[in-house]
Amino acid sequence: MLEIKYSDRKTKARTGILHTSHGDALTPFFMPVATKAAPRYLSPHDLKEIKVQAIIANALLLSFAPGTDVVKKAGGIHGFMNFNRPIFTDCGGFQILRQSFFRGTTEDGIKFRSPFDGRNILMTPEMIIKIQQELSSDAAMCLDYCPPYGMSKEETEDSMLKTHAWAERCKKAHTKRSQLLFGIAQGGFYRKLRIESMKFMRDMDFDGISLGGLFIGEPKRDSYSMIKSVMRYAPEDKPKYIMGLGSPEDIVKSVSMGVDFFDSIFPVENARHGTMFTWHGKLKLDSKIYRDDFSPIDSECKCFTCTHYSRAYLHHLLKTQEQLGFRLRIYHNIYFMQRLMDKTRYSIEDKTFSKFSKKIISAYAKKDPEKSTESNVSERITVIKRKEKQG
RNA sequence: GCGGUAGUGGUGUAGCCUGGCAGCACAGAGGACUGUGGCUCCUCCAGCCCGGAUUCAAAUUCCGGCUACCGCC
Repeated sequence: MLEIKYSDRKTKARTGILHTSHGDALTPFFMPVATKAAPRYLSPHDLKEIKVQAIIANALLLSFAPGTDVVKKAGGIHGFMNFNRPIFTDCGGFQILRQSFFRGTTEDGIKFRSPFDGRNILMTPEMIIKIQQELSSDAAMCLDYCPPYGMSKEETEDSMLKTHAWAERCKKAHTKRSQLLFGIAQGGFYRKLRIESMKFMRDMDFDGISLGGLFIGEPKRDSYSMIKSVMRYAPEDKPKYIMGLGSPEDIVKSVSMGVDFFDSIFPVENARHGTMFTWHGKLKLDSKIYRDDFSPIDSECKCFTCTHYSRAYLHHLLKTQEQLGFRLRIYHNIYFMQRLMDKTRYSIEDKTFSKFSKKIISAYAKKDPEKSTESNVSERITVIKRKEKQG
C-alpha cells in the first residue's frame, strides 16, 4: 500500500507512494476536508485544479444525509461528487467531542443524534464499516473513541480499550479488498496508554495507522511529546496519518518525526476568518494596511486568487462579508497547503528538508509577515539610533 | 434677527424625563481557530461642546455661550 521512496538522513522524514484503488498519492500529503462530500466554498473541480491528491469525507454525516443508499446508487462517493482521486472516510469518533452529536457510548458503539432530523442512532463498528464500504471510499477508518483533553487516566484507558475492541470488530467486518482500513491509535495524553495503543494497532496489522485525539486543545509540547513517543513503536512500512493536523509548522514538524499524511479544517477556518498562509508566514487580511495594497496575497503564489486579485480587493471582500471572499481566501489557503506538501517532498528528496522545515517553522513563529517587517524595521532603527548615541 | 431641535470614544448611537461606576454597534490594534453542525470567538484602545450655578454627587437639573440642522421674518 505504501511504497517508501526516500528517507531523510537527518530526520525521520520520508517520501513515498500510497497506492489506492483511485490512484496514487505521493507522501507526505495533506487532505482537505469535505465532510459532507463537499469542500466548503470550493467545488471538487477546484480541488482537481489545485492538484489536491486526496480528500477526506465523513461517513457518519453522509449516512445521515443523503444516506448511503443514494451514494451507492451514484456508484460510490467518487461518482457522487465527481472526484476521481483517493477519498478517505472518517468514522465519526471525533464527533464525540461535538456536543450536538454525541449522546454517549456503550460497549457496542457510540450513540449519536442526527443533526438533520434529530433521530438517535447507535453507531457500531460493523455499521460504520458497512457504511464506508457502501460509500466505496479508498480508505476507511475504524470506529474510535476520541477522548477529550483533560480526561482522567481511568476514563482515557476505558476509551482506549473501547477503541481497541471496536478496531477488532471493524477488522472482522471489513471485507472490501479494494478499500484500505486504518486503525486509530488513541490513549489521550498518557504516554503509557499512547504507546500501548500504538502497539495494539501495529499488531493488528492494519493497512495504515492513524493517530487520533491530538491537537484538541492541549499545549503543543504535549502533542509533540506524544507523537515522538508513539512513533518509536510505529511500523516502519505502514503509512502513518495524524488526524486533524493542518497548520504549516505543525505539519513539517510532524513530517520530520516520520508522519506521512494529514487532514485538517485549519487552513479553511483560517481563510474564513481572514488569516492567509504565505511563504513568509501568516497574513491577516483584516488589517487596515491592506486597504489600498494592490499586490497579491503572496507574490510567489500562482493560485487563481493570487494571479487575479489584490490584497485590497480581498480586504474589501472580507470587511463586507462577501461570499466571494470566502471562496477566494479558501482557494488560496488550500492551494498553499498543496504547494507546501510539494515542496516538503522535493526538499526531502533534495536533502534540503531540514533547511526547508526550519524556514517554515520560523516563518510561522512570526506573526503577519508585513507587520513583522515593519516592526523589524523600527527595531533596526532603534538599534541604529542607540549605536549612534554611543558614538 | 426670532423660534424650535440637537451636540456623548474615530463614526453612528443609548443613557437625560426620575442626578449615583457612561452602555451598544461599527472602525482601529492584538490574539485564537487543527479527524467542520456552521456563517465566528476573545482581549485591548478610545468619549459626555465650552464656561458657570445648584448638590455629598451633574452626561443628566438651572443659567450663559459656541456650533449644527430645521422653520419663520
